[in-house]
Amino acid sequence: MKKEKQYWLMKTEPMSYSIDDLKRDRKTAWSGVRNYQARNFMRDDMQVGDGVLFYHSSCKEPGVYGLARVNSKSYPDPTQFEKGGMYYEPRATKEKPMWFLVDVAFEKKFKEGVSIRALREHKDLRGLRMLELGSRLSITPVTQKEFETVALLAV
DNA sequence: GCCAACGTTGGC
DNA sequence: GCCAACGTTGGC
Repeated sequence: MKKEKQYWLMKTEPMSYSIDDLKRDRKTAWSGVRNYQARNFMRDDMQVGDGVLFYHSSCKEPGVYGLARVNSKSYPDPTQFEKGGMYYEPRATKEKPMWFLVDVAFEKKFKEGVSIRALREHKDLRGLRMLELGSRLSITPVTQKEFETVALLAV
């Protein structure tokens, strides 16, 4: 049974991977997530075709800078097996991987992003989980309404 | 299974 | 660069 299309907000630091990088690559494996909640969203809940708000954090003007979509089912994050790599996970084995990811495909880059300030100011976006104080989760679910509201705010 | 210590995140 | 909030670790 296929679930309905779902929507997500995915954070990234543009210094390491930006919407421009995704536009150039067309799609990318969302590797390096090392948080259980975020992993569970990718492993258990994401489906091909889900909508993604692409968010830039830790930068001059944090905000949503484009749209993407989930482009694969989840599969083990290969970086967990890279000895000496930044994301190496000694507890993981090929038989029992710890970390999972999905592929994310480029959809659209906004000319101007929707800043975190604008997100906070919009009354229909008060429920956004990433706006909660101290929210550090790099992947959060958003409602269809929230997704569309952000898309409409964007230029 | 508690909880203090630690490292990280991320807006400002 | 600051610092509050958070998740994870590890000793007990």
